[in-house]
Amino acid sequence: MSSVAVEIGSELEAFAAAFDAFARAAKRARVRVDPDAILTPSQHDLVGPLADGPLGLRELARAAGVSAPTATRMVDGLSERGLVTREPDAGDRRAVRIALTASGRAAVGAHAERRLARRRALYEQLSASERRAAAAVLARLAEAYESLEGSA
Amino acid sequence: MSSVAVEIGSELEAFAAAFDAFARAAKRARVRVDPDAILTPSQHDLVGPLADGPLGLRELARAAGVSAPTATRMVDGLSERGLVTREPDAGDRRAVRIALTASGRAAVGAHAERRLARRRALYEQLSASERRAAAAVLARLAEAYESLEGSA
DNA sequence: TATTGTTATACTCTATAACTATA
DNA sequence: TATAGTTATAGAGTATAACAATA
Repeated sequence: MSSVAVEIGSELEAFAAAFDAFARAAKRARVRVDPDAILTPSQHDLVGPLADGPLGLRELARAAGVSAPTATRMVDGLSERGLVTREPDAGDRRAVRIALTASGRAAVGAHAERRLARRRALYEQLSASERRAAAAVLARLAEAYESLEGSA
Repeated sequence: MSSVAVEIGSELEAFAAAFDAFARAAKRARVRVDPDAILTPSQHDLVGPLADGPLGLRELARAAGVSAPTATRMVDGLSERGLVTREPDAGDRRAVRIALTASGRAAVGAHAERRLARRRALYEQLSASERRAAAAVLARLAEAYESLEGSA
Protein backbone atom coordinates (compact mmCIF):
# COMPACT_ATOMS: atom_id res chain seq x y z
CA MET A 1 0.00 0.00 0.00
CA SER A 2 2.58 2.51 1.08
CA SER A 3 4.89 1.39 -1.70
CA VAL A 4 2.14 2.19 -4.18
CA ALA A 5 1.74 5.63 -2.69
CA VAL A 6 5.47 6.19 -2.89
CA GLU A 7 5.54 5.00 -6.45
CA ILE A 8 2.73 7.37 -7.42
CA GLY A 9 4.51 10.17 -5.64
CA SER A 10 7.79 9.58 -7.42
CA GLU A 11 6.06 9.27 -10.77
CA LEU A 12 4.42 12.61 -10.16
CA GLU A 13 7.77 14.01 -9.18
CA ALA A 14 9.37 12.69 -12.34
CA PHE A 15 6.58 14.25 -14.37
CA ALA A 16 6.85 17.57 -12.53
CA ALA A 17 10.64 17.63 -12.85
CA ALA A 18 10.44 16.93 -16.56
CA PHE A 19 7.77 19.56 -16.97
CA ASP A 20 9.86 22.13 -15.11
CA ALA A 21 13.00 21.34 -17.08
CA PHE A 22 11.05 21.73 -20.29
CA ALA A 23 9.47 25.01 -19.14
CA ARG A 24 12.88 26.41 -18.17
CA ALA A 25 14.46 25.42 -21.45
CA ALA A 26 11.55 26.85 -23.42
CA LYS A 27 11.77 30.10 -21.52
CA ARG A 28 15.49 30.44 -22.15
CA ALA A 29 14.85 29.79 -25.82
CA ARG A 30 12.06 32.38 -25.91
CA VAL A 31 14.39 35.01 -24.54
CA ARG A 32 16.84 34.42 -27.35
CA VAL A 33 14.15 35.18 -29.91
CA ASP A 34 14.51 37.39 -33.02
CA PRO A 35 15.09 41.00 -32.02
CA ASP A 36 13.91 41.97 -35.51
CA ALA A 37 10.51 40.33 -35.23
CA ILE A 38 7.63 42.58 -36.23
CA LEU A 39 5.41 41.47 -33.39
CA THR A 40 6.29 40.76 -29.77
CA PRO A 41 4.93 37.49 -28.42
CA SER A 42 2.18 39.36 -26.57
CA GLN A 43 1.21 41.24 -29.68
CA HIS A 44 1.06 38.03 -31.61
CA ASP A 45 -1.17 36.49 -28.96
CA LEU A 46 -3.42 39.53 -29.24
CA VAL A 47 -3.84 39.64 -32.99
CA GLY A 48 -3.93 35.88 -33.49
CA PRO A 49 -7.66 35.62 -32.72
CA LEU A 50 -8.35 38.28 -35.37
CA ALA A 51 -7.29 35.86 -38.09
CA ASP A 52 -10.83 34.45 -37.99
CA GLY A 53 -12.44 37.87 -38.43
CA PRO A 54 -13.02 41.16 -36.57
CA LEU A 55 -13.82 41.20 -32.87
CA GLY A 56 -15.05 43.70 -30.32
CA LEU A 57 -12.48 44.97 -27.87
CA ARG A 58 -13.81 42.95 -24.99
CA GLU A 59 -14.03 39.78 -27.01
CA LEU A 60 -10.49 40.33 -28.18
CA ALA A 61 -9.19 40.94 -24.68
CA ARG A 62 -10.84 37.76 -23.48
CA ALA A 63 -9.51 35.71 -26.39
CA ALA A 64 -5.98 36.97 -25.77
CA GLY A 65 -6.20 36.55 -21.99
CA VAL A 66 -5.62 40.22 -21.08
CA SER A 67 -7.70 42.94 -19.43
CA ALA A 68 -9.72 45.38 -21.52
CA PRO A 69 -7.44 48.37 -20.82
CA THR A 70 -4.43 46.32 -21.82
CA ALA A 71 -6.12 45.40 -25.07
CA THR A 72 -7.06 49.05 -25.67
CA ARG A 73 -3.47 50.12 -25.21
CA MET A 74 -2.09 47.39 -27.41
CA VAL A 75 -4.61 48.12 -30.14
CA ASP A 76 -3.58 51.79 -29.97
CA GLY A 77 -0.01 50.88 -30.75
CA LEU A 78 -0.83 48.33 -33.41
CA SER A 79 -3.26 50.62 -35.20
CA GLU A 80 -0.72 53.45 -35.22
CA ARG A 81 1.58 51.02 -36.97
CA GLY A 82 -1.16 50.16 -39.46
CA LEU A 83 -1.46 46.53 -38.43
CA VAL A 84 -5.05 46.64 -37.20
CA THR A 85 -8.04 48.92 -37.68
CA ARG A 86 -10.55 50.04 -35.07
CA GLU A 87 -13.90 50.95 -36.55
CA PRO A 88 -17.25 51.82 -35.03
CA ASP A 89 -19.72 48.95 -34.84
CA ALA A 90 -22.67 49.55 -37.15
CA GLY A 91 -25.27 48.19 -34.78
CA ASP A 92 -24.03 49.34 -31.37
CA ARG A 93 -22.63 52.81 -31.06
CA ARG A 94 -20.73 51.96 -27.89
CA ALA A 95 -18.78 49.21 -29.59
CA VAL A 96 -15.85 48.95 -31.97
CA ARG A 97 -14.76 46.28 -34.41
CA ILE A 98 -11.07 45.49 -34.45
CA ALA A 99 -9.68 43.88 -37.57
CA LEU A 100 -6.36 42.94 -39.14
CA THR A 101 -5.15 45.01 -42.07
CA ALA A 102 -3.35 43.39 -44.99
CA SER A 103 0.01 44.22 -43.45
CA GLY A 104 -1.22 42.99 -40.08
CA ARG A 105 -2.10 39.71 -41.73
CA ALA A 106 1.33 39.60 -43.33
CA ALA A 107 2.98 40.22 -39.97
CA VAL A 108 1.03 37.37 -38.42
CA GLY A 109 2.11 35.16 -41.29
CA ALA A 110 5.76 36.12 -40.94
CA HIS A 111 5.63 35.50 -37.25
CA ALA A 112 4.05 32.10 -37.78
CA GLU A 113 6.83 31.22 -40.19
CA ARG A 114 9.55 32.07 -37.72
CA ARG A 115 7.78 30.12 -35.06
CA LEU A 116 7.55 27.12 -37.35
CA ALA A 117 11.28 27.37 -38.00
CA ARG A 118 11.91 27.19 -34.26
CA ARG A 119 9.61 24.19 -33.93
CA ARG A 120 11.43 22.55 -36.80
CA ALA A 121 14.81 23.02 -35.16
CA LEU A 122 13.52 21.23 -32.11
CA TYR A 123 11.76 18.57 -34.16
CA GLU A 124 14.94 17.81 -36.03
CA GLN A 125 16.68 16.91 -32.78
CA LEU A 126 14.28 14.01 -32.30
CA SER A 127 14.18 10.48 -33.66
CA ALA A 128 11.17 9.34 -35.66
CA SER A 129 9.55 7.64 -32.70
CA GLU A 130 10.28 10.56 -30.42
CA ARG A 131 8.65 12.88 -32.92
CA ARG A 132 5.45 10.91 -32.94
CA ALA A 133 5.45 10.54 -29.17
CA ALA A 134 6.07 14.25 -28.68
CA ALA A 135 3.22 15.29 -30.97
CA ALA A 136 0.84 12.95 -29.19
CA VAL A 137 1.91 14.00 -25.71
CA LEU A 138 1.79 17.72 -26.39
CA ALA A 139 -1.66 17.45 -27.93
CA ARG A 140 -2.83 15.42 -24.98
CA LEU A 141 -1.43 17.91 -22.48
CA ALA A 142 -3.14 20.80 -24.26
CA GLU A 143 -6.39 18.87 -24.01
CA ALA A 144 -5.78 18.19 -20.33
CA TYR A 145 -5.28 21.90 -19.72
CA GLU A 146 -8.60 22.64 -21.34
CA SER A 147 -10.39 20.19 -19.03
CA LEU A 148 -8.73 21.93 -16.13
CA GLU A 149 -9.95 25.35 -17.19
CA GLY A 150 -13.55 24.40 -16.64
CA SER A 151 -12.86 23.83 -12.97
CA ALA A 152 -10.85 27.03 -12.41
CA MET B 1 10.14 10.07 -52.74
CA SER B 2 7.83 13.01 -52.81
CA SER B 3 5.36 11.15 -50.63
CA VAL B 4 8.10 10.80 -48.03
CA ALA B 5 8.75 14.53 -48.16
CA VAL B 6 5.05 15.23 -47.77
CA GLU B 7 4.83 12.83 -44.90
CA ILE B 8 7.76 14.47 -43.16
CA GLY B 9 6.19 17.86 -43.73
CA SER B 10 2.86 16.87 -42.31
CA GLU B 11 4.48 15.18 -39.34
CA LEU B 12 6.33 18.40 -38.62
CA GLU B 13 3.09 20.29 -38.93
CA ALA B 14 1.38 17.94 -36.52
CA PHE B 15 4.24 18.39 -34.09
CA ALA B 16 4.19 22.17 -34.46
CA ALA B 17 0.41 22.35 -34.10
CA ALA B 18 0.53 20.23 -30.95
CA PHE B 19 3.36 22.34 -29.59
CA ASP B 20 1.45 25.54 -30.26
CA ALA B 21 -1.74 24.24 -28.71
CA PHE B 22 0.19 23.22 -25.64
CA ALA B 23 1.97 26.58 -25.43
CA ARG B 24 -1.31 28.48 -25.74
CA ALA B 25 -3.00 26.38 -23.08
CA ALA B 26 -0.03 26.76 -20.75
CA LYS B 27 -0.03 30.50 -21.24
CA ARG B 28 -3.70 30.81 -20.47
CA ALA B 29 -3.16 28.75 -17.33
CA ARG B 30 -0.24 30.90 -16.27
CA VAL B 31 -2.36 34.05 -16.54
CA ARG B 32 -4.86 32.64 -14.09
CA VAL B 33 -2.18 32.21 -11.43
CA ASP B 34 -2.43 33.10 -7.71
CA PRO B 35 -2.59 36.85 -7.22
CA ASP B 36 -1.43 36.29 -3.63
CA ALA B 37 1.80 34.53 -4.52
CA ILE B 38 4.88 35.94 -2.81
CA LEU B 39 6.99 35.79 -5.93
CA THR B 40 6.02 36.62 -9.49
CA PRO B 41 6.98 33.99 -12.06
CA SER B 42 9.95 36.10 -13.17
CA GLN B 43 11.14 36.51 -9.62
CA HIS B 44 10.89 32.81 -9.06
CA ASP B 45 12.89 32.16 -12.21
CA LEU B 46 15.51 34.54 -10.90
CA VAL B 47 15.91 33.17 -7.40
CA GLY B 48 15.47 29.52 -8.34
CA PRO B 49 19.13 29.07 -9.33
CA LEU B 50 20.16 30.41 -5.91
CA ALA B 51 18.76 27.30 -4.25
CA ASP B 52 22.08 25.58 -5.02
CA GLY B 53 24.14 28.34 -3.42
CA PRO B 54 25.16 31.98 -3.93
CA LEU B 55 25.98 33.30 -7.38
CA GLY B 56 27.56 36.39 -8.89
CA LEU B 57 25.21 38.82 -10.57
CA ARG B 58 26.23 37.86 -14.05
CA GLU B 59 26.01 34.16 -13.37
CA LEU B 60 22.59 34.71 -11.90
CA ALA B 61 21.39 36.76 -14.86
CA ARG B 62 22.58 34.08 -17.22
CA ALA B 63 20.96 31.27 -15.24
CA ALA B 64 17.67 33.14 -15.16
CA GLY B 65 17.84 34.15 -18.80
CA VAL B 66 17.76 37.93 -18.28
CA SER B 67 20.21 40.76 -18.89
CA ALA B 68 22.56 41.94 -16.16
CA PRO B 69 20.73 45.26 -15.60
CA THR B 70 17.44 43.41 -15.25
CA ALA B 71 18.98 41.11 -12.67
CA THR B 72 20.41 44.11 -10.80
CA ARG B 73 17.01 45.74 -10.67
CA MET B 74 15.25 42.60 -9.57
CA VAL B 75 17.84 41.89 -6.90
CA ASP B 76 17.33 45.45 -5.63
CA GLY B 77 13.64 44.80 -5.08
CA LEU B 78 14.10 41.34 -3.61
CA SER B 79 16.80 42.45 -1.21
CA GLU B 80 14.65 45.35 0.00
CA ARG B 81 12.04 42.76 0.82
CA GLY B 82 14.63 40.66 2.67
CA LEU B 83 14.45 37.70 0.31
CA VAL B 84 18.03 37.81 -0.93
CA THR B 85 21.31 39.33 0.22
CA ARG B 86 23.95 41.00 -1.89
CA GLU B 87 27.41 40.81 -0.37
CA PRO B 88 30.86 41.72 -1.64
CA ASP B 89 32.89 38.83 -2.99
CA ALA B 90 35.88 38.10 -0.76
CA GLY B 91 38.26 37.36 -3.60
CA ASP B 92 37.22 39.82 -6.29
CA ARG B 93 36.37 43.33 -5.27
CA ARG B 94 34.38 44.00 -8.43
CA ALA B 95 32.02 41.14 -7.76
CA VAL B 96 29.08 40.45 -5.47
CA ARG B 97 27.61 37.25 -4.11
CA ILE B 98 23.86 37.00 -4.19
CA ALA B 99 22.24 34.53 -1.82
CA LEU B 100 18.81 33.52 -0.57
CA THR B 101 17.86 34.49 2.99
CA ALA B 102 15.86 32.11 5.14
CA SER B 103 12.63 33.86 4.16
CA GLY B 104 13.72 33.85 0.55
CA ARG B 105 14.19 30.14 0.79
CA ALA B 106 10.76 29.80 2.37
CA ALA B 107 9.21 31.83 -0.45
CA VAL B 108 10.86 29.59 -3.02
CA GLY B 109 9.55 26.57 -1.17
CA ALA B 110 6.01 27.93 -1.03
CA HIS B 111 6.13 28.78 -4.69
CA ALA B 112 7.45 25.35 -5.58
CA GLU B 113 4.56 23.78 -3.67
CA ARG B 114 1.97 25.75 -5.59
CA ARG B 115 3.65 24.86 -8.81
CA LEU B 116 3.69 21.19 -7.89
CA ALA B 117 -0.03 21.41 -7.15
CA ARG B 118 -0.61 22.75 -10.66
CA ARG B 119 1.54 19.99 -12.16
CA ARG B 120 -0.41 17.46 -10.14
CA ALA B 121 -3.74 18.74 -11.44
CA LEU B 122 -2.50 18.22 -14.97
CA TYR B 123 -0.93 14.86 -14.15
CA GLU B 124 -4.19 13.63 -12.71
CA GLN B 125 -5.92 14.18 -16.02
CA LEU B 126 -3.67 11.56 -17.61
CA SER B 127 -3.82 7.78 -17.77
CA ALA B 128 -0.92 5.77 -16.40
CA SER B 129 0.65 5.27 -19.81
CA GLU B 130 0.12 8.90 -20.76
CA ARG B 131 1.85 9.96 -17.57
CA ARG B 132 4.93 7.92 -18.36
CA ALA B 133 4.97 9.07 -21.97
CA ALA B 134 4.58 12.71 -20.95
CA ALA B 135 7.45 12.57 -18.46
CA ALA B 136 9.72 10.96 -21.05
CA VAL B 137 8.77 13.37 -23.83
CA LEU B 138 9.10 16.50 -21.73
CA ALA B 139 12.50 15.43 -20.47
CA ARG B 140 13.59 14.64 -24.02
CA LEU B 141 12.39 18.02 -25.31
CA ALA B 142 14.23 19.84 -22.56
CA GLU B 143 17.36 17.98 -23.59
CA ALA B 144 16.75 18.82 -27.25
CA TYR B 145 16.50 22.49 -26.33
CA GLU B 146 19.86 22.31 -24.61
CA SER B 147 21.49 20.85 -27.71
CA LEU B 148 19.99 23.70 -29.68
CA GLU B 149 21.45 26.33 -27.39
CA GLY B 150 24.96 25.41 -28.32
CA SER B 151 24.29 26.36 -31.92
CA ALA B 152 22.48 29.64 -31.15
C1' DT C 1 42.18 45.72 -22.14
C1' DA C 2 38.67 42.80 -20.25
C1' DT C 3 35.33 41.94 -16.75
C1' DT C 4 31.85 42.91 -12.99
C1' DG C 5 28.37 45.36 -11.75
C1' DT C 6 25.43 49.66 -11.73
C1' DT C 7 22.98 53.82 -13.63
C1' DA C 8 20.46 56.12 -17.16
C1' DT C 9 16.95 55.77 -20.22
C1' DA C 10 13.12 53.97 -22.62
C1' DC C 11 9.65 50.83 -23.94
C1' DT C 12 6.19 46.95 -23.45
C1' DC C 13 2.96 44.52 -20.72
C1' DT C 14 0.10 44.36 -17.09
C1' DA C 15 -3.69 45.50 -13.76
C1' DT C 16 -7.32 48.18 -10.95
C1' DA C 17 -10.16 52.17 -10.50
C1' DA C 18 -12.65 55.81 -12.34
C1' DC C 19 -14.89 57.74 -16.21
C1' DT C 20 -17.89 58.47 -20.72
C1' DA C 21 -21.21 57.15 -23.86
C1' DT C 22 -24.69 54.20 -25.15
C1' DA C 23 -28.09 50.42 -24.41
C1' DT D 1 -28.81 49.83 -14.32
C1' DA D 2 -25.71 47.39 -17.26
C1' DT D 3 -22.37 47.21 -20.91
C1' DA D 4 -18.50 48.77 -24.27
C1' DG D 5 -14.68 51.07 -24.31
C1' DT D 6 -11.20 54.57 -22.73
C1' DT D 7 -8.30 57.28 -19.51
C1' DA D 8 -5.67 57.68 -15.35
C1' DT D 9 -2.41 55.75 -12.66
C1' DA D 10 0.94 52.55 -11.09
C1' DG D 11 4.20 48.96 -11.14
C1' DA D 12 6.96 44.93 -13.01
C1' DG D 13 9.89 43.31 -16.46
C1' DT D 14 12.71 44.00 -20.18
C1' DA D 15 16.67 45.78 -23.04
C1' DT D 16 20.69 48.74 -24.83
C1' DA D 17 24.10 52.15 -23.95
C1' DA D 18 27.13 54.41 -21.02
C1' DC D 19 29.66 54.37 -16.86
C1' DA D 20 32.69 53.05 -12.67
C1' DA D 21 35.68 50.09 -10.35
C1' DT D 22 38.71 46.39 -10.40
C1' DA D 23 41.40 42.62 -12.55
